[in-house]
Order: sequence, then structure tokens, then C-alpha cells
Amino acid sequence: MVTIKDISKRCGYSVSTVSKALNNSSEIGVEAKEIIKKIASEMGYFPNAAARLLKTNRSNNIGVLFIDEMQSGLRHEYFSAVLNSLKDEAERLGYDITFISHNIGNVPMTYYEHCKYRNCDGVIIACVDFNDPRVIELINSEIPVVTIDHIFNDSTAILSDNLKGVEDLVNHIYEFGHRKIAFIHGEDTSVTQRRLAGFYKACEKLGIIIPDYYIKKARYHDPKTSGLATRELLELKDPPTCIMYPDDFSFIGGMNEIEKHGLTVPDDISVVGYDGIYLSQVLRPRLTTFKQDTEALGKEAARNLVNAIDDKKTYVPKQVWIEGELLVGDSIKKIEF
Amino acid sequence: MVTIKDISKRCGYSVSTVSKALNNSSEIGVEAKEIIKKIASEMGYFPNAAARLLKTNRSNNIGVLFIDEMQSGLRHEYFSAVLNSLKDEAERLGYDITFISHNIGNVPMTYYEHCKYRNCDGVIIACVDFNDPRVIELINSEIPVVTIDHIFNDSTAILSDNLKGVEDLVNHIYEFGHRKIAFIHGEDTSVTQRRLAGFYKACEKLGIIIPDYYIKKARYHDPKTSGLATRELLELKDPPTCIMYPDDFSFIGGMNEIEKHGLTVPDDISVVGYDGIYLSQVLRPRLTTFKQDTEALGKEAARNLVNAIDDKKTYVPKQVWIEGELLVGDSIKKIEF
DNA sequence: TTGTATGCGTTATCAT
DNA sequence: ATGATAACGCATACAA
Repeated sequence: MVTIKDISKRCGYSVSTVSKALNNSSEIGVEAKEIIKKIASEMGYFPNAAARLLKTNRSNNIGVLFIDEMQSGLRHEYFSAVLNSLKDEAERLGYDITFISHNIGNVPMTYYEHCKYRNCDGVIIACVDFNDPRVIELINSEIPVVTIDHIFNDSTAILSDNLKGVEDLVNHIYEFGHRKIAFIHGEDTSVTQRRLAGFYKACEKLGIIIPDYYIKKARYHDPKTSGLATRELLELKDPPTCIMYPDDFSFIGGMNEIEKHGLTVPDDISVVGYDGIYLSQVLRPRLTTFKQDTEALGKEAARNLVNAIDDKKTYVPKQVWIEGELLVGDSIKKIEF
Repeated sequence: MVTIKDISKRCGYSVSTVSKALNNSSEIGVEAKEIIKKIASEMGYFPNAAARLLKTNRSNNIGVLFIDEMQSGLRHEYFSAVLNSLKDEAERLGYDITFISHNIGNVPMTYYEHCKYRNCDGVIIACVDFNDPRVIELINSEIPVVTIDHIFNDSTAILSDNLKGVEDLVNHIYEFGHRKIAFIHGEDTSVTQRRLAGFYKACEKLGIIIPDYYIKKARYHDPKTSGLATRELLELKDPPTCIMYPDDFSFIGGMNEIEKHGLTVPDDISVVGYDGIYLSQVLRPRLTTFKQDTEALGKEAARNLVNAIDDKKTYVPKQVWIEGELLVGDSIKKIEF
């Protein structure tokens, strides 16, 4: 491994001069800088992040906490899309990312300990149980934290505008003449609460009253439970004309159930999804859905965390709402009211 | 931050004694060990990976190179599933993972340089262009490397048995009476080559001859190109009775095209996918496909790499073939021959 | 403008 | 069994 010491020997300058030159310090003469840089590059020098960290207390490393209830982990297009964008932006800003877990080898550790162990400059938390004391410990620590899709006290949060998303969907459905709208929602999280709020708010504004039996609970990213909910809805004496699903993927479960009943989308029953994942746009009929801007979510998370890291003293936590976009497909039938 | 020094002050033992005690060295007395460990835990001590690395030259960090041609990155269920398993196993073995990229901040670097910068003990390479000189540089370096789904000279490779997978599928299709089997394949990679080999080998054994126009090129994970290929196949004078797709996801494109032609699966046309992702099992009719054992792929990759790291001197590179499993769905019709 | 010396937190070598 | 000391690679305060 080539170190600055090696370069120093090779070019005659002292170690510190070499260090300064490579860090573009203004103290060093232009010509010395050039020589040193040239030799460094010739020798294939590359700094050692660990050694640098030891001095600077900066790892240029961001921890990512990414655990979901369904244990689908990275196999969840919404989250992997966010992660992907997050990673790209972090790299652009000069940071690597490290997954944070609660045990490494056979040594159990808390999330916080793992972050300290790896000297993470900051952490992004997504998709975890925010009631877990270990998560709370991490959020309350001195490590800068950004949460995604969850507001935790006054830490910075990047939030997909779920309220507006559902409102837009309901309004859109309403315009197509539907009044009997059912809503299948996921587990009881803050995201779900916002979506429900958006649903009721929109309905109220439009003056339509939704009976309780049109509201069904399922799980996110789980076609099975959404399938069951769909069945219950279809078998009602007064079934809805349109069903809203927790997410695009879950709709697959509903789709199967609808077909089992000999019905077709959208002629017999209209549907909408949520997320706007790739799948929704390749299904036929194309699914009307609300596309969450995963690109922006990941990017903003990375940017805000880096801001928080850089201006640790003056940074003020904030909430960043990311708007989504209605994707109009062919899954809603225009009906006369 | 609590350091060994702090513990030393607190308990009276010297720094080196503390260090040895915490590392369970046999040199240290049982009682001293206990006291030291107790105090360390009380003070909330946690080792600093960077400092340790500087001495030991071991980062307990594995680099992961994970870039695909379609730029879908982590939004690719097959790869994200492998990655997920890889990550879990690495953590179990005491390693964190770091994504390797080719620039960090505005500093361009090669993959190799990035690995050195982060002191990765080893690297897992998946899903990249193996002709990229920067990838070759990395593989040929002194850093232990494990590749996934690609054999590179004599480095360790974890391979999904694509040859057998396609053979199994063809045999299965044959048993259902099909002789006119079309094969849509992805980009020209070693995986594709093996699949094609498996296809031809199986056909030969079964004594069926496949005309060249039944072989179509598309792209992996890309419904559009598979859709186009499907159209061409369906519009042949002598269309196939069964179409094999590059992967389950691409089949969606074929599905749409089939529907556009007013045909249904499997009554008018039989199909099979590849991968066995979640989607394939929630579609109706359920897709007959070949499930790649992503769990095992990721796990074996991590294990073999850690072996290579631990026994750097004596480790002998090897190829590990991971078997998959035929998932029988309802997408093939039994036909009389 | 350049060089010397120190220390970050840890482990390893060598004394005691 | 325990401790003093050096060293890992780097950045920086301070001296020259």
C-alpha cells in the first residue's frame, strides 16, 4: 500500500508537505504541489479512509437502517428504489453507505453501537418499527438522523405526501362518477393514518359518505391479505364500484380475486393502486395509481443528512414533503351517476 | 466517545492490559478480565473499527459491486434478493458491506481504488459488465473476489445453474406435448450463453428441432423488448405453441402482447418465465417458471468470500453451482401431439 | 513555503 | 500476569 510516507521519500518533501499538497492546502507552493501530485498519482497513491477518519473524526460514511415488517427487506420495490436513489446521491456528495444491523458476527449490538463502531457521520432511517427502543435510542443520540416516511419528534423527516396522494386519487375516482369507493389500507402506521385522513378528508369535501364496511385492513406489499379484503368487498350486498389498494403490488391479490369472481377490470369493478412502481405500468389494463417520487425521496434524504452533518451546529431539523404524481391508467371505468 | 484509555484510567489497569482483556487474551488473569469487561460495559465502551483496522489491516468490511446494464440497480428483484441474503450472511459472519462505485464525491476512482480507500477485506461482484477494464483490474488485484453468475478466469464464482434450469423447463414443456418451443433470451452474457446451451442441449436430447426464427433476442428485465419479440412470434405463419421468456418480469410484456392478439394463456399459447420472483406466483394463471435460489446464491457468495479472506494463503478458488427449482404453475397447456 | 512533532484509538512487541 | 512503548496512516499546530 502506498502511503504519504512513501511519496515523501520518493520526492524529498516531508510527510506533512505531501499531506498538505494532496489536500490542496494554500500553504504549499504551486510547483511543489504539482510535483507531489504527479508522483502520488504515478505511485498509485490513494488515501486510507480509516487513518484519515482517526484524525478528522469524519468517516464520510452514512448508515442506513432499512428493515421492514414483512421481512421483504430489499425485495420491496418502493424501498429499494428509495435506497438506490439515496445511494447515488450520497456517493455524489462523497459518502459511502453502510447498512446498520443489530448484530455483527456473534456480537450483539444496538443500532447506535453499530453506528459508533463504524463511525457513521449520520444515519438514514426508513421502514422500521419506530417504537423499537433501539431505534429511539439511535434517533435520540448525538448522531445526525434523517427519517423517511415518519415524523419522529423534531428530527428531520423526508415524507411522501400520502395525504395529498390519496386525496388526488379520490378526486380522480369521483370525477369518473364513482361514489361507492372502498379503501383497503395497510398496517397501522403513520403513513396509513395519513392516507386514511386523506381519504376521509377528500370524501367529506366531495360530500360522499363511506360506510365503515368499505374500509378494510390488509398489509402492505401482501397480495394475499388484499385478496381477502377484496373478496369480502365483492361479496357485500352493496359492493363498491371502485376499490383502492394499499399499493400496486398488493393489487395483484385483488386482481386474482376479481377474476375468480368472473369480473373484469375496469368494466365490472374499478381499481387504483399506490406507489406507481414499474409493475403498475406494465400491467394491462394499466393501473391508475399514485406515483411516489422515490427518486426525490432518496435524494432529499441524502442531501438533508449531509447538510445536518456539515452544519451540525446551526442545522435546524425540518420536514420535507415530497409530492407525487397521479398516474392515469385504464383501471377506472367512467360511470353514470 | 469511550476509549480503552478511559477504561484504563477508571480501573487502574494499563491500556494494553485492557486491550488484551477485551480481546479475551489468555495472558490476562481471569479476575482482571472480569473487572475490566464489567467496567467497559458499564462505561458503554465500543471498539473503534477504524483504529482497529489501522493496526490489524482488517476492516471486516466487504465491498459489493452491483451495477446492471438496465440501470435498474437495486430495483431488480433477482439481484436485490441476492443482495439481501448476501447482506444477512455477511453480517452473521461479522462483516458489514459497502457499495463500491467509481466515484465518490467529485473524486473519480476506479473500483479497485474505492476498495482500497475503504479497506475492503474482499469484494463480491455481481451483475456488471465483465469486460469493463476497471472490473478486470479489480478481479486481478490482490483483493479476494467472488463473482456471481459469471466465471472469470480462476476466481471463485457462485453460479446459478442456468443450463440445468432451462433444460428442466424444456423437458417439462415437452412433457406437456409441446414441440414448437420459442425461446426469447436476454443480452449476450455468459448467463445467456448457458441458457441457450441448455435449450439446445435439451431439444437435441428430446429429438426436436427448433427453427432459428423461434429464437428471439430481447433484454433482461425489460417487458418492452420481450413484448416485441412476442409479437413477432405470434405473427409467424407457423407460430410456436409455447414461449420461454428471459425472466418473469419480462413476461409481463409478452402477456400484454398476447392479450392484444386476443389470445389467452395457456389456452391459446403456453408460456414459462425464469427467476421465480414473487410476482410470478401471484399472477394468474400462475406462471410456470424456474426459481433461482437467490437465498443460497447470496449466502454462498458471502461464505466463500469470507473463507477466501480468512485463508488467504491456502484458499483455492472454486466454482459453486447453485441449483434451482422448477415451479409448476398453470401457464402451460397440455396438448396432444 | 516547508518541516517537525504529536496524537487519533487500537493492537503488538517486548520488558518486567 | 501486567505494563511501557511503538506503530498503523494521516492531518495539523507549531516551529523554522
